[in-house]
Amino acid sequence: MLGINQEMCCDVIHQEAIDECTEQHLTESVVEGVSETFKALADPTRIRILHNLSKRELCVCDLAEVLRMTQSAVSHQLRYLKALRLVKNRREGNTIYYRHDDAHTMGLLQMAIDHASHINDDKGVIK
Amino acid sequence: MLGINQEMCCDVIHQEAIDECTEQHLTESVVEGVSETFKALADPTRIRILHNLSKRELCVCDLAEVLRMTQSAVSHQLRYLKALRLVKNRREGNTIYYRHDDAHTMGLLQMAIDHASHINDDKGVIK
DNA sequence: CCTCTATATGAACAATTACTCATATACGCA
DNA sequence: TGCGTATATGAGTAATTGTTCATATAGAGG
Repeated sequence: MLGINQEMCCDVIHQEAIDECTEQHLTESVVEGVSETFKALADPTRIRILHNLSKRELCVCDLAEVLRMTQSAVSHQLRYLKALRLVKNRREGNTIYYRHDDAHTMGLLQMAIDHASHINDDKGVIK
Repeated sequence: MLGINQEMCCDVIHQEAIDECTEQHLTESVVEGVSETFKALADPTRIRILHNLSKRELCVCDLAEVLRMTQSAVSHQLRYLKALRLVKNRREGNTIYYRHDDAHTMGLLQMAIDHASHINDDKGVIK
């Protein structure tokens, strides 16, 4: 990501601005954390999974039916979301129910949905 | 993304939940819009570019220096961000200054940064 | 024990992506 | 006009990713 011995692309014109930026540099761990969160929310399938889990818990089969996707594809994405602790699950016999598990991330998602729905001048819901 | 003739992966157990989900289905355009926004915020380089543009405008050269990346890499990402209208620019002679251009998206980014900084128990700033 | 069902998972593949390198563009100035 | 500098861009490439397909796991119930 970062070049070690990067030379300047041109004369640096605004040393003051650069110094100010350097003071406010984000740590690598913060940038990585933010990136990880947004990456999770960047995929249409995961957006729809999380949106459907925002109100109620659902089993894998329900999700596959609602999303009209294969059980395998849904299961892979649920594993991804679970590894990030964005969802959790519980077992009841053979059935495994998933629910959301990160209020902050769900808040980010809802804000983006509300905004995009407003832009599209509807409520983001098929009527 | 969606299979056309998807068959059920198993017996659907919770028809009521599925019906409720179907009512609240997000439109394709909303899901795509949300995905596009989060995709823009999912990359470490773009996160750092937008964060640096959150307080002040910077020219391409300044950004390359602050990020310690090549001018070309920065320019490519700026083009990406500009296409999404997340940044805009102005020319002053040979120098081109970029600034942010989407308050809503910057708000999402700042929330995620604040959250990640809190988790890391610092202020997200190298001290 | 065996079978059925719901879910998980590994491998493979196609699509996307972030960068590098080389080069083009566009403006300022002589 | 011609050169120098800041930025943009096209092609190529390595890495990542979302899905499919085949198969494994694990609990329920005989």
